[in-house]
Amino acid sequence: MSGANLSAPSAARRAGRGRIDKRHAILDAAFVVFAREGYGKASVDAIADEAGVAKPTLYNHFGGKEALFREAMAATAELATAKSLAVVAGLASDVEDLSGVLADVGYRLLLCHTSDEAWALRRLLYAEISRFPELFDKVWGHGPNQLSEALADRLARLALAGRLRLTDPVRAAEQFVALLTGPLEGRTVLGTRTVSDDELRATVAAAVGTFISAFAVAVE
Amino acid sequence: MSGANLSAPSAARRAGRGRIDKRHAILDAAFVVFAREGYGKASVDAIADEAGVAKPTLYNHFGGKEALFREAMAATAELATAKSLAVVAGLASDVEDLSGVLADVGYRLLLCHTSDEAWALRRLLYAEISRFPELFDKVWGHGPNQLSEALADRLARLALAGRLRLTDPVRAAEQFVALLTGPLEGRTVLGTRTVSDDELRATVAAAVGTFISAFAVAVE
Amino acid sequence: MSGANLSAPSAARRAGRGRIDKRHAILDAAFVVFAREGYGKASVDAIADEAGVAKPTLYNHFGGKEALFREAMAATAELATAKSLAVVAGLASDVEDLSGVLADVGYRLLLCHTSDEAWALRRLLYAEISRFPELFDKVWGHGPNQLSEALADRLARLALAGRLRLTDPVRAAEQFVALLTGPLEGRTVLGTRTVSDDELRATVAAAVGTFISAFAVAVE
Amino acid sequence: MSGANLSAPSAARRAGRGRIDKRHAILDAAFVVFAREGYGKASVDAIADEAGVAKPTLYNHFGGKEALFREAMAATAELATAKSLAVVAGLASDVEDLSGVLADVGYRLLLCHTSDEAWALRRLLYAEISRFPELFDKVWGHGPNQLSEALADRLARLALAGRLRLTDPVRAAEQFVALLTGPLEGRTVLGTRTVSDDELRATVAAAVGTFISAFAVAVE
DNA sequence: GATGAATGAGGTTTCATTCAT
DNA sequence: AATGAATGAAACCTCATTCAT
Repeated sequence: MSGANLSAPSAARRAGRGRIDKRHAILDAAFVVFAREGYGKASVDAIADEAGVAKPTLYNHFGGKEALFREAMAATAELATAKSLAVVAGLASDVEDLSGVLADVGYRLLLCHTSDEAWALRRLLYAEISRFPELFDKVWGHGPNQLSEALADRLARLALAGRLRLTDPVRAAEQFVALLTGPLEGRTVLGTRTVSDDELRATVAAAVGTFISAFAVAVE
Repeated sequence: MSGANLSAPSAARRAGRGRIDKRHAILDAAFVVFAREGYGKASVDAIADEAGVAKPTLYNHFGGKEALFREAMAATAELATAKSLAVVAGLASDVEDLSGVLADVGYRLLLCHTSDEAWALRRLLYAEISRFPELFDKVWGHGPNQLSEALADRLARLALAGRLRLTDPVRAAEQFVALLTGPLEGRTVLGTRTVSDDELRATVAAAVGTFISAFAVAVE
Repeated sequence: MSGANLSAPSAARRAGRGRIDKRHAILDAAFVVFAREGYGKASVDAIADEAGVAKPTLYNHFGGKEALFREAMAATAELATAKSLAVVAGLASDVEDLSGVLADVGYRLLLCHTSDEAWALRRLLYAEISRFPELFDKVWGHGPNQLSEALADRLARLALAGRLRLTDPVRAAEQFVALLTGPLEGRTVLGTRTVSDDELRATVAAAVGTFISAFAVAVE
Repeated sequence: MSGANLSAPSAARRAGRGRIDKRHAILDAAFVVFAREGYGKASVDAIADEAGVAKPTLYNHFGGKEALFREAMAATAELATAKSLAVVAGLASDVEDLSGVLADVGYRLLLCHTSDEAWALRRLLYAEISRFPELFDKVWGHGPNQLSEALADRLARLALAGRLRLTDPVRAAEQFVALLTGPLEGRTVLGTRTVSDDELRATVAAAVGTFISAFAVAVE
């Protein structure tokens, strides 16, 4: 996706005459249209129009609708995953204000989680998981799963540092993410309504509060 | 759905010659096929075959594919919601073993959450939320939302009874559900793999453990 | 038709509970719908609705769509023909003001010719003449043809009375009708626009003028 | 149309592999099928078969059945109009034998009027005027109307030349056409029976006779 | 490499017609 | 005699895909 917005099809986003990024333009357009219409109802015509190329060009590059879907999903997932991992990478183990740092990380994770691309990705993955089972590994395995693992590492080091009391860091990481994201599914109407920044921060605060109450080692 | 399994289309499940339950048979078949194929790729032909009726019968009853989808989703959601609410209704406020009771409720909620119908419902809702925005209220609003409210009531009474320390019961209820269900999304591969009962119980234990640690009033 | 107007389907025109005129109600409704939609696009459902009866009733009475069309056309044609013939019957052979009398007859013939029913009848006949060739005899043979013959009789008597100079009365009758109706086809846009009474009278005057110039015996 | 006969569907008239005249082949086939079946009963399948192309090709070119009908009618009408106008264009104003010239023009106009295409055009126009009101201008406005105007011009010049006594040339032109065509509607059973050339010439003779009697300036 | 044009297969929907009541 | 419910057939239209340029 690389920042393509998911709104109405803008004829402006046409691929230039450059050759090498026609592929990129098609992938972008494909994700936009798939996100808007769903896999089944998205037409290759619409994707070619959105990309500003002819249909056979698209077939030359990707071979067919299914392969195009897979690649578009993978490309978008890669970007989304990278952003989330970058957030977790910033979580140090020698922090002073643990609560504040977790809130900061949580807030930035939620921003990733509630972006239009992230919602579109999850919706498409949910929708097509039975027709494209291998997408799970590409999209979720390298996404939320990897996020949990990375976060678990950080939590484990905080435990070693005596700041958290954990038996299962992966489980704790999953729970941290669940506390952040779970309450927002309903409140954002599965990503079709945007919530205020205040509500986002309140959700983060509540999640961090519960997590700290449950796992933090009391400081005297 | 009334217990229709979601596996391969069994020609055996044909509607009898009775008139009054043709409608029911069509709704059942529709949900089965929609769950298997998704809205876009599900064909009215396949639904009619699965239901054992002719296509025009289906159009006489529901008017079209969209209306049929809406009604099939609503009917299935109603059943799923009822089951979840029945579980929460069984959570008393004068319990002895709070932890054990929460674990019991949590386990039964997870059974609801991880049934084939529930996963199919959520997948279809995620997939088609932008084409059928009004489904959210029917499926989620009367489902998970109502569940949170009912659970919040019970938690509030436990707080009144001095067993929990809560400021926002709805938030706590959302978090309880999130702790239960969040970690299972990845582990069940969005409902396409079944997890062992042991893993289910371990997830419940971890969720209840965290919840109790965060919210329970210590007994001396 | 019996005076049923051809405008939008009025749910008000429902058949009473009387049994004998259900047949009549169906014929009326059928002509209204056929006139509005054409034979091919008219649906038996719409006819049954317009008539206020159930579809099988209609089949019991008429056997099918084709037979219903035939009977509805014949019934309407019979009425239309009767009106035209009544006009011609009033043309005496011992008239004083020949020009004025022909104008009067011509005007009343044009009123018949430009009624909604008459236009609808001709349009349907034109449209379906190849699928229902036998309709020609019922509708035209007993209509315009009979009219020409009747008119020819009257013209022949006027010739005998020394008022007209004719060699072929049928031909002259046909020409009289042609002079009246021909110029109106274009001006009424084949019956879809109503022309002013002034234009109607002007057309009659021109037709009669030409006819008199061509056929009248000069009086000294 | 260009002389396509309207008889049974001949599989022989297939479009070659050339690209540019597929459009033409489709228009031809469409008119043939519409003429045979009427708009409502004509199936796009049948048209595609008759044209020797696949259905989507037809949709690519014309967008749908309605547009195809409009274009097929317009194309055929254009040809028919051109032929009629060419006949009128040959009517000089300095003729010697006025009666003979009018008979010649009249005869050739009747040949145009009674061709299979012309009858089919009129039948379809009558049949579908309410569903396609804009066709009137394309088919009639540029056809018979234009013919009347052109003929009126010629008659006016004959009046100027002292050969005819006219007050309203357009009206006279309409009447000339009406005298020619009116009596033939019944005799050809709306174009479904062919009349002998003798009957045609007799009709012309009668029409010209009446017209001359009514409008010609007597030569001494 | 890119494309306009074409297509076989299949989509949703509607129709005229008939049961069983 | 009248009807609500059901249906086989066929309608219009769209899709993913492939040629020949």
